[in-house]
Amino acid sequence: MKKIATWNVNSLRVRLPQLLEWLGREQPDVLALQETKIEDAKFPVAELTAAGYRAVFSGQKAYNGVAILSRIEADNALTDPVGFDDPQRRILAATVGNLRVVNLYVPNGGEVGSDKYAYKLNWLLKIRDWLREELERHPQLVVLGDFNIAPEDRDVYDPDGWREKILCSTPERMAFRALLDLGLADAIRCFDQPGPCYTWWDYRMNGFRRNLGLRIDHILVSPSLRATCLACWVDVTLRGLERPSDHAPVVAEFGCD
DNA sequence: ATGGTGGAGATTCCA
Repeated sequence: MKKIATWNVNSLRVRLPQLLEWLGREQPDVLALQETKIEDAKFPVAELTAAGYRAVFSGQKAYNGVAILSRIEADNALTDPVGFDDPQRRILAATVGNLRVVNLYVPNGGEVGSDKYAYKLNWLLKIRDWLREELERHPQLVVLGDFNIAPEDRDVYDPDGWREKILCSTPERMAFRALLDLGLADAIRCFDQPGPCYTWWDYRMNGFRRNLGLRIDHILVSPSLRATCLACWVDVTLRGLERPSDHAPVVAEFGCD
């Protein structure tokens, strides 16, 4: 049995106590983190080592930042695929055992039609081309993280209110679909779910209490990994704590090593 | 069109 998860922590420094508690409780084999907002020199290596986790990370001050935590040591870490000439720390790939892990913090995109929106769509186009190569190199591939895209209307609490808005616009959804078209499966949709599986709720307007959520964090799996996937779910427990991240973790379980 | 909240770090940007 193997457990793999993703969580946008929105500041690793602030969320470290919650993270350590969750690691002890859930004991994932691999956890991808986004929006760590911490420089590499300040990454809390000692605290995570004490909790039984190795880490590879690519961070910067104040914004962005990604990390992969794992029980066994990761290798072949990569942060800047060919064609990405970008100071924003949003990409981290690493090999954990027989598994290739690609952790993504997809740009938010600001508003539809803005410069940030164009950056997001161009970024997703380049990611697709790179993932096609990663998939050829690594049959056992998981691509997970904060995609900042709600793939379908059922992933949005108010689909008509969000129609063609950021996170939901047709070009963004097409870009997400293009990733699935590489042969990747949206793990949570491989299983029956009791509800809508939101992963993000705005801090404002009591969004979580009213369940005004969107499903924008995802775990995508290659065909051979899909064959061993047993379950996938959202863990909403952390979102209800004091001083929460605005995102909840997504977790997937796999049958064989 | 705006504001509502939160994090970081500097008196504002980003989500």
